[in-house]
Amino acid sequence: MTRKKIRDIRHEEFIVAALEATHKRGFHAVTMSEIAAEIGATAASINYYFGSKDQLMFETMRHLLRILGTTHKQYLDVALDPKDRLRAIFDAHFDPRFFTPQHCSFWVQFWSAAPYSAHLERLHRINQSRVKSHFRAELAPLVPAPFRETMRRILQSYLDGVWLSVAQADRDIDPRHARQEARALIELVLSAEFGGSN
Amino acid sequence: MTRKKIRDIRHEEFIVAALEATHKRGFHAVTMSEIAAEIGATAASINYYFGSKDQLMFETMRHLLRILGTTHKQYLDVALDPKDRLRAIFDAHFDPRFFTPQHCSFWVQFWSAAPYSAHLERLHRINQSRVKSHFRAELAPLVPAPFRETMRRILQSYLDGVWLSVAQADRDIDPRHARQEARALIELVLSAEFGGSN
DNA sequence: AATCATTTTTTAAATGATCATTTAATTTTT
DNA sequence: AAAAATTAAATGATCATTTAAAAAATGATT
Repeated sequence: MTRKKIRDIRHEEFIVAALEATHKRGFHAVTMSEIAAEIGATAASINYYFGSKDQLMFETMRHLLRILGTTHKQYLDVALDPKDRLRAIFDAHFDPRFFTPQHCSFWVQFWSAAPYSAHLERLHRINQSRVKSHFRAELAPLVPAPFRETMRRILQSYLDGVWLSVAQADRDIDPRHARQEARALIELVLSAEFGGSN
Repeated sequence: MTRKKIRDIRHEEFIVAALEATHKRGFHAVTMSEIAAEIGATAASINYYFGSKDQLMFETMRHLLRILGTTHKQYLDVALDPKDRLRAIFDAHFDPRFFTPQHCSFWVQFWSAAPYSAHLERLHRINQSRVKSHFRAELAPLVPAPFRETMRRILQSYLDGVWLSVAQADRDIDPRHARQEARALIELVLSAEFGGSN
């Protein structure tokens, strides 16, 4: 009985189109017509559904954040201990459904444009603090307070850096490998001499 | 006897102007007029000296890379052992002369635009492989071969990630702190259980 | 020092291209 | 027939770049 409304169908189609076209042509260079052409539509219809180009880009990022959020939740649900939950953050970011060239391109370009738009910046701030507090929560039982923030920033910067490098190199992406390396880093961080019981 | 030619003076002035204006307005949003206005000049003169906006941006990035290169060399010259030389890479990137909000903004936005321009991409490739081979060389005596590439990628992604996060947060930059954290990460990487003599 | 021709630097205005967005009409769906 | 979806064409704004002219610097010659 999921009789989808045209409106919802188009919404999704245009968001996928925006991701694809942005990946091909770049966040600022891409035109409404190019995006619309991805699905054989016309620029005007984007405005009919989204109101403006900016709004479409905004919704597209929200779409990515939604995917990330639900994926993260899935991994959290099966995590058994704090270390597992720490891994879950990386596993979500590097999930094959999420960690694609299109998404990485969009992600990096969107965030690098964020400081110049109040709307985008707000979205960024919200996401950053969400991720930040997750990291803090998972690190709390694993790393003594004096080191915790440093370890968090190392992990979080690393995470951002991986996206950046993937967005650049157009080599194929290997989510499994990305996870492996993330795990290696987690081990390093947790094996530091302040060492807990892990 | 450094009687500078007008041409060289303007070249430098416009590059500084480009950094400043880009930081304020964003890589793509910034206009020739805005850049020129930074030094009380006019858009047409940018073309007189640089030929085009793209060329100015290109030269600006080359300028940054030159600074980075010479700074790195300075640190290398006083480094005593491999670990010191590894630190030198981070010290150069986080040198107060280099690690500024303006530079970080430009750096991140420029690289995120690179995949969409043959010229920029070439510059990016050259820089990436330069940094990559430095990391490899310094890690060689410190980390056994099977782990080396993973450790390098961790360090390099971290480095990129720091830039990205600085470009976003408009909080003040603290080069000293950035170095400290980089050192913490280096210690972690080198203290892994495959452990050398450090 | 002064003049004037030459070259270099700078600019204001014109050009032309590109787009997002709007509008008004058409097609499709209900 | 009414509403929703789509489009082609018009609009209007923004810019990079070009052009042609003006202004400043240079320098050779008195």
